[in-house]
Amino acid sequence: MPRSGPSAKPAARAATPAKGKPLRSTTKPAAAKAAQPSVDVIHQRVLTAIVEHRLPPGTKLGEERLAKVFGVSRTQIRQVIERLAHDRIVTVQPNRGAYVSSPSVDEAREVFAARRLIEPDLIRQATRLAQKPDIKRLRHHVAQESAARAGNDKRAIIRLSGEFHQLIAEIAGNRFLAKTMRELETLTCLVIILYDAPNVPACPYHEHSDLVDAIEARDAERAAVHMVEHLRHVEASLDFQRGSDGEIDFGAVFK
Amino acid sequence: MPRSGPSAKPAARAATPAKGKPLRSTTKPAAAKAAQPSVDVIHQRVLTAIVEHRLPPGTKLGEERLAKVFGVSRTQIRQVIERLAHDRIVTVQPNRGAYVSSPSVDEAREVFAARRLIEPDLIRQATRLAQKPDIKRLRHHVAQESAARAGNDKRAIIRLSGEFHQLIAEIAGNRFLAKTMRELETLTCLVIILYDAPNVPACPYHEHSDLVDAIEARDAERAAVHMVEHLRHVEASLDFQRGSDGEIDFGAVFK
DNA sequence: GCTTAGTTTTTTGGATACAAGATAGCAAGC
DNA sequence: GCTTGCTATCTTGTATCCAAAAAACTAAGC
Repeated sequence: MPRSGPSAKPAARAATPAKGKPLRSTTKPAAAKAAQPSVDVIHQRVLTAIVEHRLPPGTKLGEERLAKVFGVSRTQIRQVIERLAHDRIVTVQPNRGAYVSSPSVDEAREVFAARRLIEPDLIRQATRLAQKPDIKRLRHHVAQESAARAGNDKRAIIRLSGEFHQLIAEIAGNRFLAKTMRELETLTCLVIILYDAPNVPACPYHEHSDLVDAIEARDAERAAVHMVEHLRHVEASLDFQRGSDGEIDFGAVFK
Repeated sequence: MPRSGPSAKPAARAATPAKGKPLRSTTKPAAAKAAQPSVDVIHQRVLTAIVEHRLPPGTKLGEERLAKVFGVSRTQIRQVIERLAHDRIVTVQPNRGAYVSSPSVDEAREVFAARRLIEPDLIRQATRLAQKPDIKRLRHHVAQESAARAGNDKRAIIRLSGEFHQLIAEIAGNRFLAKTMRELETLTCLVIILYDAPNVPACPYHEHSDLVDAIEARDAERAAVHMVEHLRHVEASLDFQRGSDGEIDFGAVFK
């Protein structure tokens, strides 16, 4: 993002408020035309739906269909799909449409490799920079996670687990890496639904809580080590065996 | 920009030849309809133009204007701009248009911080995975850089310097990180033109050559250390003093 | 003479209409 | 009866059109 004098902020600001929860309009589909949600809002809502596994990998995202749901024209839907495709969250097949991506085993491993590389550094940085209010936010977030777990709200658990890592990325203060982490988080969610050995919670145990402890204790190294372990736990809980999950990859077969 | 198997390469390849100067169509506006370049091609060509500093930061990218130059309709140009904006290479001001981004000093530092984090790991990985033909490609690339330097072709020097780092990212074999590196490279080019203390070559000396030596010697640690040094050299050659470069940042002034 | 208000022009943002491609359904043949 | 080829329908991709916002210009006022 640019500086261009005072204009840099407005651009960033315009995007940020869009993250407001998409809950309301879901209740009243008839009131769809009421809001006229912006592209940012639609993007965020589709993203949340993917993260929460309401739109599992392979789901076709028909343009007309989405346009009707959100009460907008195809033009904006196409922008949303374009963005998602750019982040590899959606795969566009020319003239055939957009589908929620199904990352291959290789890609899944690459995603985790990238996270193992980036996140320890982020949490070190976050440990250095975290202010009181930041730690408060983290604690609050962990509490929300506990609540979701208590209520067995699987969707909330998954979403909050991801948001926790994004929170750390934000505290670390590197906007570029924070954006990268957002992408990685979403992809991780796709990987989890594809390869998760069932009954394994998304981010296991109270590891998040441990991470916050380390941050509060200003022990950057401990935080980093915990983070790596945490990521390994998550990856270890996956079952990469059932690679193509019933579907045969003809491309690989005849290569 | 999905994965869909081997299509990643073709996109990059198809784009590369397009780097031929945009001269023709300018000379013969009538011949504009000849090519009908795809969105990918246009995207790549604009990107190359930005990297080569033919479109410096702050340049307005008017839709109609670009559409005429490439002989296409605004629709496709808007897609291109949307992509560039997503990578922070271009900044769109609502209702005002798209401008080549001018990364702030903070953002510039963030970009380098991200590179220092990612690239040592990439080159370690590349050192492990590099095959004979890969090393050959690297050598060939370094030779091209030398040639460009000999011919004092500044634009080629800058572009090739960036491509060298992308080449390493590709050899390392992590598609996600390779994409991330592409973004970082382009942003680095913007940073360099904004803050470069004049007369400092883009990627200095024969450091690239040293990096290839380390890879060939299978000395991952040496390669990583060299890489960090290399990045520090580049960053050190910049002058972050002249922050807003004549333009006054009103936002900062009245904060 | 400089600032300010109003008007015109240009440019972006979004919807619609149209064309090309792909899928699905149907019929004919092996 | 299953496969294969053709036709109809639906979806995506692209261009054009219209509206709204910003910029530029002009004219009036202090």
